[in-house]
This record gives sequence, C-alpha cells and structure tokens, in this order.
Amino acid sequence: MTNLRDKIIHSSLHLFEKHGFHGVTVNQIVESTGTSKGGFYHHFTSKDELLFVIHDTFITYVLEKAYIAKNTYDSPTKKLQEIIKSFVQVFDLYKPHISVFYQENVYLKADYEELIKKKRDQFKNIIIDTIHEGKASGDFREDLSEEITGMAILGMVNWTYKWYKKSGEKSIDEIGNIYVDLIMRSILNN
Amino acid sequence: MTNLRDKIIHSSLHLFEKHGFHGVTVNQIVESTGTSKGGFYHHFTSKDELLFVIHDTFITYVLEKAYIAKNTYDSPTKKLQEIIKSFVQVFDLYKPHISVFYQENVYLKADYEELIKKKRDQFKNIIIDTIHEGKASGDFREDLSEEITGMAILGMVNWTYKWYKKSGEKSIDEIGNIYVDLIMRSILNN
DNA sequence: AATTTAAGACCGACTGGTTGGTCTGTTCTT
DNA sequence: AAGAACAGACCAACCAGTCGGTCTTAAATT
Repeated sequence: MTNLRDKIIHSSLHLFEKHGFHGVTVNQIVESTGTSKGGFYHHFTSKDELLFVIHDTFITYVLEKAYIAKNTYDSPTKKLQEIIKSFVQVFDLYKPHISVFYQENVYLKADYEELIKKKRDQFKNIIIDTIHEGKASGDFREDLSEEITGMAILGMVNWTYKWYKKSGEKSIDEIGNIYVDLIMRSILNN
Repeated sequence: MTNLRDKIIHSSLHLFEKHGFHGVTVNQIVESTGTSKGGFYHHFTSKDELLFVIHDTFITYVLEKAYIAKNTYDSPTKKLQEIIKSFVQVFDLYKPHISVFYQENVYLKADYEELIKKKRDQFKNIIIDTIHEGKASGDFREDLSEEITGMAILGMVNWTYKWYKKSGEKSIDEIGNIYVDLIMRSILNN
C-alpha cells in the first residue's frame, strides 16, 4: 500500500463495515488513515465518491471473474459451478467491500447508483442465462423457474457476508464446495 | 390504524426502506405522518427507539411463527418445511420491516442491538436444531454441515427482501414452495 | 551545476447548513 | 379540572466540504 488514496480506502472500509457509512465521519476516516481533510479531498471529490469507488472496485472484479468462468467452460453445469466458486472466493479478498456493497448501497447518489446497478444486473443475468442454458441442454431440471432459482442461488451465496469470518472453522473453499453441492443437488436432472 | 404511534411507524417504514435510516430526518417522518415534532417525541424517546421498535416487532413475530411451526409438527422434514413457508409468508406482511431489519441493523444503539441479537440467534438456532434433528432421525443427509447448511437456507430465504415485490409474477407462496423444493432436494436423504 | 518555476500532494482552521432533540405552550378527552 | 396528546418555534451539536497556505519533487532555464 504505497499511496494515500489506497490507505484511505483501506481504513474507511473497516470503519464503514463496522459503523455504516453514516456512522463514520470524514474526520474519523482521516484520523484513522493518518492524514488530513486536505489529503482526503485531494483524492476524492466527496465522501459519496469514496463510497462509489468501494462499490465499483468490488463489482467490477466479481463481474470479470464471472465472465471468465462463463467463457472458459462449455457445459452449463461446469459454468455455474465455477461462477459460484469464484464468487465465493472473493470473500477472502473483498469481505469489507462486500459488506459495504450490500449494506450501504441505498446511500449511493443517483448517478453512481445507476452505474453500479448496470454491473450488478449483468452479474445476475450471467447466472440466470446459465440456468437457462442448463435447462436447454438437459443438464438442469425443466421445471425450474429461472428467475427464482437464480435469486435463490444469489441469496445463498451473497448472505455469506453476514456471517463469514476468515478465522472460522471452514475455509472459504470448503464453504464454496458445500454451496455447489447443495445447489447442484437441487437443480440437476434426475 | 387508529393511533399516532402506529401511523408514525407506518410512514417511517417506507421512508427508511427507500432512503435508509440516516437518509430520513425526523422532520420528514413527522411531515409524512401529518404530525409534529411534539407528536413524535410524545410517543418515542428518540429516533433510535423508533428503529428498535421496527426491528423488534418483526423479529418477535417471526420468532413466534417459527416456534409454532417447530412445536406443531414432529418430523424434522415437516418442521423445516413449515418454518420456511411461514417465514416466507412474512414478506407479504412485513416487507418494509424486513428491509429495515437487514439494512439498518448496524445503526442500532448497543443496548437495543443486544436485545435484537438474542432473538435473531434464537431464530437461527431453531433452524440449525431442526437440521440436527433431521440428521439424527435419518431424514436428512448425514454429511451435512449443520452450520453452513443453516446459513445457506437462511441466506436463500432472507435475500428475498432484496428483490421481492408483491406485484411480481410469482406469489409469495409460490416462491416459498420453490425454496422448500430446492432445499429439500439438497438435504433429504437419497 | 545551480537556480528558478510550477505543479502535485497534503495540511488544518473555519463555515454554513442540517438535524435530533427540547421546551413552552395549546387543545382534546375523560 | 387535570392529565394526556399534540403543536411548532427554537437550540446546540455536528459534519461535509472549503480555502488559503506549506512542503516536496522534478522539470525548465540559466
């Protein structure tokens, strides 16, 4: 971590995670980073922009991983497995980002919100499309509702941010494998 | 809705859901309720207490439903099915409460937070205990991790608050049945 | 090589608007 | 009559953002 910008993001992330966006003042961020108001506003136009940057770095990373998984494999089953696994792995890298992402998104300003929403919808659609493919190929059950099943999977996986701790009993890969197992049993044919 | 207290809760619920706890001022609540600061502070000691009341009414209701389901049936399978179904039904009744519950819980003051956490843990344990019972009785797979499976189920179900709309294609009971189907396929033996 | 110039990085006292909460009344109810 | 229910002007605290200024660094000029 060489530059101040990254330091500010790093500090604010942990503060936001614990106290929420509005529970943390710019002065607190600045203090915990070891800089000043001037330093902060030299790198960010506003507190709101900082919130956006946190949102954007996370969703951009996740989206790219999902595209890679989608394009690397042919079978819908393998695709979905990899999308889930790669997403779950992100919890070890971006846990605080994710917490802020799901906890504070209502506080994004309209313009920022729109940008984030687009990427989030893309991610959602990758999953739903994969379920669609799986049904078409005969891998997945015909009677699945693509929308609801997609949201069920997303929910199961996303919720992890509420309870996952690196120091917990199970590693993130173990958790990912459990999710994949549960999901596959419920959507695979026969 | 006869008394002012309920009116205030009702109005604030929708405001909080859309703009978040800190995105809504007491003046806005008071205005949208059609009352005054005096009216508000006659019924609530603080804005924070209002937040707590919203949390508490929801979790108390849900917890009671879960206990009833747990005590009404004998088989773990049936128990779990009913717990899930009864919980999902709550979305039609308490959608705004739930949104606030999961979005704004970081802003609960320490004392209030503790009270809520206790009830939330009780709810979580009802599910985990039921999974435990199901494994013991041979209904559920032996190799399930009770903790992770429990959190996976909770995640799937809880996440509904992020996207569910009464006006949507599927009714809440249909969604509940899909969840039960997915979950049962993944945890039932053979 | 020495000196000037200029821009980027960072500082921190200050401000203007906002917000939760108070307090003194007035009106309704029993 | 008397207490509960409500009204609304007012206040003190807080907080995001500003702005004039300093320090560092590296290129440009002499």
